Amino acid sequence: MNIGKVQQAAVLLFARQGFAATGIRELGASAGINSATIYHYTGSKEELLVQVMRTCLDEMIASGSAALRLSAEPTIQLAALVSAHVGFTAANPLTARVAEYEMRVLSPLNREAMQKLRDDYESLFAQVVERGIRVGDFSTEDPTMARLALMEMGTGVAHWYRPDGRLTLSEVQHNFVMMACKILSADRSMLAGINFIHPPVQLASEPPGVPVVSAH
Amino acid sequence: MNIGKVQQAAVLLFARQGFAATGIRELGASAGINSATIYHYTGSKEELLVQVMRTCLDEMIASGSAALRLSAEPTIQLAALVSAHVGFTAANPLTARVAEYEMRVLSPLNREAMQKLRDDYESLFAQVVERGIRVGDFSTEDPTMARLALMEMGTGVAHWYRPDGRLTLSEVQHNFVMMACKILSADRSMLAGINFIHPPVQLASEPPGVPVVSAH
Amino acid sequence: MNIGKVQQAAVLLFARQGFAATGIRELGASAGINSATIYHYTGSKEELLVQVMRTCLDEMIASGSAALRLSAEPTIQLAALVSAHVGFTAANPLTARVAEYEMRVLSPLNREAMQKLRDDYESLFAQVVERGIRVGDFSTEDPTMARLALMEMGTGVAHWYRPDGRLTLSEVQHNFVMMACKILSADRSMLAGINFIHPPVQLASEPPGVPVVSAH
Amino acid sequence: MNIGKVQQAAVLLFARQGFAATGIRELGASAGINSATIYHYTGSKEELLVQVMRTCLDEMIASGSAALRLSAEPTIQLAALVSAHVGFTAANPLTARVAEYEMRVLSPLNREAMQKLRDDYESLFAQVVERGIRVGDFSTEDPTMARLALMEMGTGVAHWYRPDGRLTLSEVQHNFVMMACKILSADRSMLAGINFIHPPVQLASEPPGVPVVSAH
DNA sequence: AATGAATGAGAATTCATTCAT
DNA sequence: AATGAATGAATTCTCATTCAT
Repeated sequence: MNIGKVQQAAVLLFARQGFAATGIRELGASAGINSATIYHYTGSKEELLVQVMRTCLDEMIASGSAALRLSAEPTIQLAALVSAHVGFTAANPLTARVAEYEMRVLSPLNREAMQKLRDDYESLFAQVVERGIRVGDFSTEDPTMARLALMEMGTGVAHWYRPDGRLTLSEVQHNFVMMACKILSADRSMLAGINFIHPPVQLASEPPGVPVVSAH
Repeated sequence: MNIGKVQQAAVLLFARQGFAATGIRELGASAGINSATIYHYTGSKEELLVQVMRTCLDEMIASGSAALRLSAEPTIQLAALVSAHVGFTAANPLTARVAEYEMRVLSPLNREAMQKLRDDYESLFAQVVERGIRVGDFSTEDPTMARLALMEMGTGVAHWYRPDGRLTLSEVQHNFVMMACKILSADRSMLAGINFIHPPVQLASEPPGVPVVSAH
Repeated sequence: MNIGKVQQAAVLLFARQGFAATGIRELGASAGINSATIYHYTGSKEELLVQVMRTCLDEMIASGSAALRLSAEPTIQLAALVSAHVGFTAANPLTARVAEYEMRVLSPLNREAMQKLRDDYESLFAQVVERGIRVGDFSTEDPTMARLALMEMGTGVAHWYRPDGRLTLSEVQHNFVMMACKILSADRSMLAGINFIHPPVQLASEPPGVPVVSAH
Repeated sequence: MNIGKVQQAAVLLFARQGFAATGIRELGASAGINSATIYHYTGSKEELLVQVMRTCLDEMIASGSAALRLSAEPTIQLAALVSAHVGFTAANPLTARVAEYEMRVLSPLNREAMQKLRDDYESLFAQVVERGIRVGDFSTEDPTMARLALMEMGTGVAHWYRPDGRLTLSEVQHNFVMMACKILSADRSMLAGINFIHPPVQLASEPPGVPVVSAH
C-alpha cells in the first residue's frame, strides 16, 4: 500500500463530488483500505488535499518555467508555455481540476500558501505576454484580458480532453498554440521548425482511466 | 421576507465555500432568518440550488437565443452571442459560477435536467461556429476546440470582472468579441456600425456588492 | 368545523401510527384544516389526546356501572358487564385502542389521572368476580387471573371486530358472555330470558369507516 | 460492549415510552454508550427494532411449533401451546410487548415481514383449535373467537406477571391452561400425568429486573 | 501497517407551538 | 375562526478523528 493509491482515490472523488462532499470512509473504501489507515499517510483530510495541490502546482510552475527557458523569443516562449499548460492539464485533468476548484475549501493558512503558488504560475503567463508586447511581437487591446483568456482556455482542456479521443495530445497542443498566437496577433511563422512541444509529466495523484464526466 | 434574499445568501455562500460546505444554519444566519424558515421557501438545500441554477440557465438560453435572432450573419451572431455571454457572466458572476461548479453535487435526476439546459446553451455556440465555417466566414483548425475555447474564455470573466474595475463592461464585451473573431479568423470589419452589445439581465439570485475572491 | 372532526382525525392517526409518530400538521391535513387552527380547539397535542381518553374512559365507566345496576345477581351482572365491554370496544375500536395504548405517552400528571379512571373501570370487573365467588356463583382457581383474562379477551375485540363482518355485534357479545361464564364456571341457565345486551354508545371521537389494520 | 446491552436498553425504553417517543441519544445514554456508537451495531433505529422483533417472533414460532410436536392429542397440544405462549410472554414481557405494539411504526416492507411471522405464529393456535373441534375434543360456539380470546388472554400476562409475584410461573401457566380448556370445553382429565410445561427461553433483548408499569 | 470500536460535534430536516393578520 | 410565517428545540444520522490492539 502506498500513498499514491490514496491520492488517486482522493483526486478521483474530490473531482467527482467535491472535497466537502467526500467522506473519509468513502475515500478509504475507494482506496481499498480502512478509513483509519488513511491517517497513517496523512494528518487530515485537508492535509491530503494540500499535498495533492502542492505537488500539482509545483509541477506546473516547474514545467512552465522550463518552457520559458527554452528560448528568449516571446513567441517561442508563448508557444512552449501554452503547450506545457495544455499538456499538463490534459495529462492530469482530475488533479488539475481539484487544484483549481478546491482552493476555496482550504483553511486560511493553507489557502494563502496555495494561492501564492497559483499566482506564481499565472505570473509566468503575464511575463511572457508583457514582454512580447513590449518588444512588439504581440498585439492586443488589453494584455491582462488576453492573458486571462489564454489561461482559462487552456484550463478548459481538463473538461473534455480524452487520451483516446478524436485528437492526439500533440494536435491539441498545436491547436491551442495557434489560437494563442491569433489572440495575441503573434507571427506564427516564427515557430516553424521549432519543437516547442514537450511530453507532460503524469502526477502520482492522477487516477488512471476515464475522467469524471462524459465528453462534449 | 422574500425568497430573493435567501437565494442571494445561498449564491454568495455556495460560491465562496461550495454547496456541500455550506450549512443550512449558516445560510439562514446569512439571510437573517432562522434556518427552519428556509424550509418555508424551499423543500431542501438541493432544491434551493436547483431553483437558482434553473433560473440562471433559463436566462442564459433566453439571452443567447435572442442574440442569435439579431441577424443572419454568422459574424454578427458570434459577436452578439459572445457579448451576451460575457455580459451575463459579468453581471451575475456568482450565480453563473455556482451554476457551473455545483452541477456535480446534484442528485442524478436534477443533474440530468440541469445538464440538459447547459447542453442546450452550449449548442447555441456550436450552431454559430458551425454555420460560420460552412458559409466560409470563419476559419479554424478545429471547430470544436474553438467553440470550447470561446466559451471557457468568456466564463472566466466571472473570476475577475468588477463593475468598478479598470474596464467598463462594454469594453470587456468588446474585447472579448475581438478575441473571438481572432480565434475564428472572422472579418471584424463586418461589425462596424452594428450594435451587438445588449445590457445583461441581473438575476434576483445575484448578491449585490463585491464578489468572492480578490481580483487578479 | 367542529372538534369532533379533529378528534376523529386524531384517533385515526394515533391508532394507526401512534401519538408520538403523528405530527400536528399531518393531523390538520387529515382534518382538512390548517395545523394552527387545531390550537383553537385544544391547548396542545397532549391535551387533545387527554380529552379523547377521558371521554372514552368516562363512557366506559358509565356503561359498566349501568350494567352492574341491572341486577343484583352476579351472573347477570357479569353478563351485562362483559356485554357492555365488548359492545363498547366493538363500537369504538380505535378510540378504545388509543385510550389503552397511548397511556404511556402522557406526562405524569395526566397519566396518573387517566390511570385512575382505568383502574376505576377495572375495579367494576373485580367487584363482580369477587362477589360471584363469595356467594358461590362463580368458581375459579385464581380470581385475579380470571378477571384479567376476561378483560384482556374483551379488549381484543378492537383488533378484529368489523360491523360488516361474519358475526353481528349481538352474536359477538353473546359469545363473549358464554366464554366468560365458562371461565368462571357460572351457571349459564341463569341468563335465560334475560336481556343483558344493550346497544353501545358511539363516541364522537370514533372515526367512521373501516379500522386501522386488516382483519384476522 | 455488545449488542445485547443496546437491545435491552432499546426494549426497555420502547416498552416504556414507545419507539417513536424514544430518541437515539436517550437510547445510547441508557445503554451507557455514545449515540453514534449505536450505529456500529445497527443500521438505524428501525433496524434495531426489527432485529429485536424478528428474534422474538422466531423464538415464539420455534417454541410454539415444539409444543405442537409433543403429542398428537389436540388437548395436550393446546395445553403445551398455551403453556409455551404464557411462559414465553412471562419470561420476556417487555420484548413481547414491543413486538406486539410497535408493529405499526415499521416501514411497509419491514411491517409486512414481521406481520408474516406473527401470522405464522397465530396459525399454530388456529391449527390446534380447528383440529380439536374436528375430532370432537373441543366445543365452542365460534372457533375463531375462541382462538383470538385464547391468544389475547395469554398475551395479557405481559402486563402483570412478576417473577417475584404471588404466583410462580408454573402456577400461572397451569391456570391459563385450565382456562383455555374451559373455553374450549376440553376434557382436562386428559392432561393428568402429562408434563406439558416447559421452561421458557429468555431472550437476550429482555432487560433484567422489574417491568415498565406498576402491577395491578 | 492496519483496523474496529468509539465519540463529540455537527449535518439536514421536522417538531410543536406562537402570533400578527 | 382561521392561517401563513416564523422559530427554538429536538430529531436521526454522519462526520472526521482518535486510540487500543
